[in-house]
Amino acid sequence: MRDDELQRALLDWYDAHARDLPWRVGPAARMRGELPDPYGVWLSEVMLQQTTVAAVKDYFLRFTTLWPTVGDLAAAEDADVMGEWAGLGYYARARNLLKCARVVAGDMDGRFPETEDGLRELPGIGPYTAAAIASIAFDRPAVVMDGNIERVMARIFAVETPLPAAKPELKSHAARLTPEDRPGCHAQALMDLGATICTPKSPACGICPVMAACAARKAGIAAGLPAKAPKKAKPTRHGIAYLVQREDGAWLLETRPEKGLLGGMLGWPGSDWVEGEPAATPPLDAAWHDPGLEVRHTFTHFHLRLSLRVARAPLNAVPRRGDFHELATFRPASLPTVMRKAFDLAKGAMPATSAPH
DNA sequence: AACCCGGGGTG
DNA sequence: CACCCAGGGTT
Repeated sequence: MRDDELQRALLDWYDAHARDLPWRVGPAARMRGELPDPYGVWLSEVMLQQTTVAAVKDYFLRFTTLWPTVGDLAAAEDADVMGEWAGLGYYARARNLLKCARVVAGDMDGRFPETEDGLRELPGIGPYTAAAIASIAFDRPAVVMDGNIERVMARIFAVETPLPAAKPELKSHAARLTPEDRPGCHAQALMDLGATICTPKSPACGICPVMAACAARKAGIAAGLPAKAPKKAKPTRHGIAYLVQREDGAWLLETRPEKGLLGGMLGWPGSDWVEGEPAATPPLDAAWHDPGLEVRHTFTHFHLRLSLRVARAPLNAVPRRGDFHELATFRPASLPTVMRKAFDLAKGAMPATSAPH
């Protein structure tokens, strides 16, 4: 199959099977050549970094309801945006999202740059996202490369070099296939194909629109591509978290430092997370109980076992760290997942009343 | 180039 | 439970 036949088969499949997603224009509008709102394309592409469509949908709808334009988002409170992002992960994305919104709204009259180079200057927009926005929102023939497209290229052209060494070769194949006409639909077709048919583990080659073009399928090696360099093991770290509730129901929380793990998010005061024995340093003086509960959570590069301590505190308690958050305004959903797990475990194990110490 | 960043899905 | 997936920023 020639490159142009492959492009045609891919686009025909996309026109017939494109998923109806909140950030896309409908089928009729797409066939008229209408382009989607750049704000929605940008927001969805940032949310989709390292994250599946299923996980992103509700967050996207919530964000666009609260903040319909980039100007609305730029004017939002930091804490509100961080709270709405809670649970989606990679929180640097949310901090960069706000920075980017404020540059676009403040310096660019609310309009995103239309070129890959211009987009690439903005916070949180790297090579993939710049190419995706230029292609999808502005109809530019940028070469879009994400993990899905790398996998599809590795298979169609049976590239057996392991990643990441294979990246230049995979990009040259993708560049050759990128059309001048409807480049955004071409890129989305490749990503949809990778997400739904040309999947990592067991690709559905039997229903693939480009099976006739796929060298890996012919050779029977599709499921094993792309080859990858071996990864290293994750260590286990230990920590202690302190959950204390005041007589009026308020919980003691602290905002974590901007940089580093869970940066800028709310969390329970506690020890550092270390591979040895964590240092116990309660955030206030109280009768602390050890309910024997442990949160297990895995981050990108380590496993965490977080041991819980619980206490009640009087109304006049003065914490050494953190601030009490009134029960009326405290939303567990605004916590990152590991902190929400700790809350769910601890709230069933709180001591009955505050006790003298 | 190597390392730092979550959370969801699969087997 | 172990393992897999996968962009941007920083150093």
